[in-house]
Amino acid sequence: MPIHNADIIAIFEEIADLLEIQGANPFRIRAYHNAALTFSRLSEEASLLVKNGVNLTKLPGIGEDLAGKIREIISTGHCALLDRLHKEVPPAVTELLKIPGLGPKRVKAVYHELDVQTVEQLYRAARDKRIRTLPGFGEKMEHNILRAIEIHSSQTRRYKLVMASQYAESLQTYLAKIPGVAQVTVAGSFRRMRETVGDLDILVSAKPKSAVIHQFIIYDEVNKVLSSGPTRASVILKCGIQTDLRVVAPDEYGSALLYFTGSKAHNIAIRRIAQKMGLKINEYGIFRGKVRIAGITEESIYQAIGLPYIPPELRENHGEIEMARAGKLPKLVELDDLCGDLHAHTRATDGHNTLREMANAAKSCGLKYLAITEHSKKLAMVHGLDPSHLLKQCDEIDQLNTELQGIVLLKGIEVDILENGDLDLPDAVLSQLDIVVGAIHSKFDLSRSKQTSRILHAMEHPYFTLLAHPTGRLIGKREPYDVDMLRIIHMAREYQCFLELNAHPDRLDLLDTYCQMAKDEGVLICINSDAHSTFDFANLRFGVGQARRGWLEKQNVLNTRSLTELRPLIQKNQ
DNA sequence: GCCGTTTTCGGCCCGACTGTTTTCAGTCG
Repeated sequence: MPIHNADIIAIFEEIADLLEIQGANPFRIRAYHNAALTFSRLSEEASLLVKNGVNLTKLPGIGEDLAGKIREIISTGHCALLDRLHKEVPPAVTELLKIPGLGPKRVKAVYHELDVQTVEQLYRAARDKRIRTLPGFGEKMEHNILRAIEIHSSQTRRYKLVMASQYAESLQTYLAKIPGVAQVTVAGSFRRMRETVGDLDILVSAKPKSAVIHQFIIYDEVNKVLSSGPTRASVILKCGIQTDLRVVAPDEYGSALLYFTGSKAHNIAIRRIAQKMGLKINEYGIFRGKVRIAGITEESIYQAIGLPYIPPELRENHGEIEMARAGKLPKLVELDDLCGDLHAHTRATDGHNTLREMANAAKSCGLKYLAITEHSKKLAMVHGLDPSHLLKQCDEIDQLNTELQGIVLLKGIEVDILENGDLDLPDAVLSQLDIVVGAIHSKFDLSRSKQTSRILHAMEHPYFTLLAHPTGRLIGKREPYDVDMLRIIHMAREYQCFLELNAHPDRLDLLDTYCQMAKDEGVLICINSDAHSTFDFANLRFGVGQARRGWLEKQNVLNTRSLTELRPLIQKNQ
């Protein structure tokens, strides 16, 4: 069986969990987590690297020992260390680590003293008042464990960015109105524009002794207060999302914002740099001995360790620090850079608005052009257009363009890519359009090789311009289909076509890592709304966030071009 | 288990909150 990077990641994560329960050296545990992280970001398959004789110790966080284990896993499918750990600790016990409040020490205690191996057994032990008998545990903790299990089993989900933003922004407005509050920022993975967020991290600067913590825990949307101290509080909102608030003095805001934005890996990396310079970074500032040398702004902290400001979307310790040091940070694309949108629907298929309404909505978002790209006939469920209906819409667009001012509609189609890779409309029709967007809407479960060939065959088509939602994933609902995205990116360059970054909050497809690969290959990405109503253009900001996480600059994004610059790029074989 | 402009050994980010115990360990972010 071929070993994929995901298999190696799973083995290393499990080893880390099991070692943690055994009370192993925390730095040894971190080494396994770091190695897993390295592989989660690696564009090449480790098995291929080994086959090609690449020295794995060149990878970050991989030394002689782990390189050996990787070779062992690739050649045998097993890791002797993990097999041994399984004999010592039942694998199911690692599940207990996912209960908030239970770390390795307490898991070890309930496992050894009470023979608790599963969440169900833990729940029973707590309910039967056996947990409180353990040394270091008490009645309160037993109660907290019961509550944590109930919350854990009812909601372990992550929230899509668009949902989180609705709760975050109204809470932000509420906090900003509290007397004494100077600044409020929603930090954490929300500020880094992760596609989903697990909780909300909110930072406030306020005068000493302001009532902000009290006002926070009595906020109307709060369901339960988890903890509350003078500078920090945690609550669960009624919608289920955990929200943490941290209050700092105004002159500590920058250092606190840096700390609270993360990622954890980025924070550790910059703190290590500071440490090597004889400095110390914490959420209150950057210090030489006891002397505070900066901290009012994030910029001042970066500057103190010799780095330029690093935008939150890049803070994943994914090479941004090295690039910052070399003065090679990208100037990330911004929402205002977008000149148009090349993927939208109207009432003619499954959209909600007319051509004119969509054009005006796009214009009011500052766009100069909008491609109307209805579904094609194969998608009968949404009344996909056949040639005659499509050509009729083209006439309507031509007519409307003579009336519209400040925006131009482009004639397009979101043509279905059939199972064999053919397009769902004849060339004679496609040739009359400004842009042909292709997409997969069926047969998601083809094998990797068939799915890849299907897409490549479509892209090879002379009129094909843009591959929409390239992996087909729906966040939290549908896994991406199995394709060789590296090959697709490579061939996109060959066939001179483009890949979409679909800004719909359910999709955000391409993934950030693929954006980076496309950028490296010189393939332009198009950030599209896939709007089905006039409201959907607002989603472009999430697409831009994802693009920024993928290190994209203005020049890497197709629809930052003016219409004059765009036309020759999207018109094929004419 | 990794790593090196102080290093091949001895470090490895740092602080808040809780619950338990009574000065601190465990957990979390």
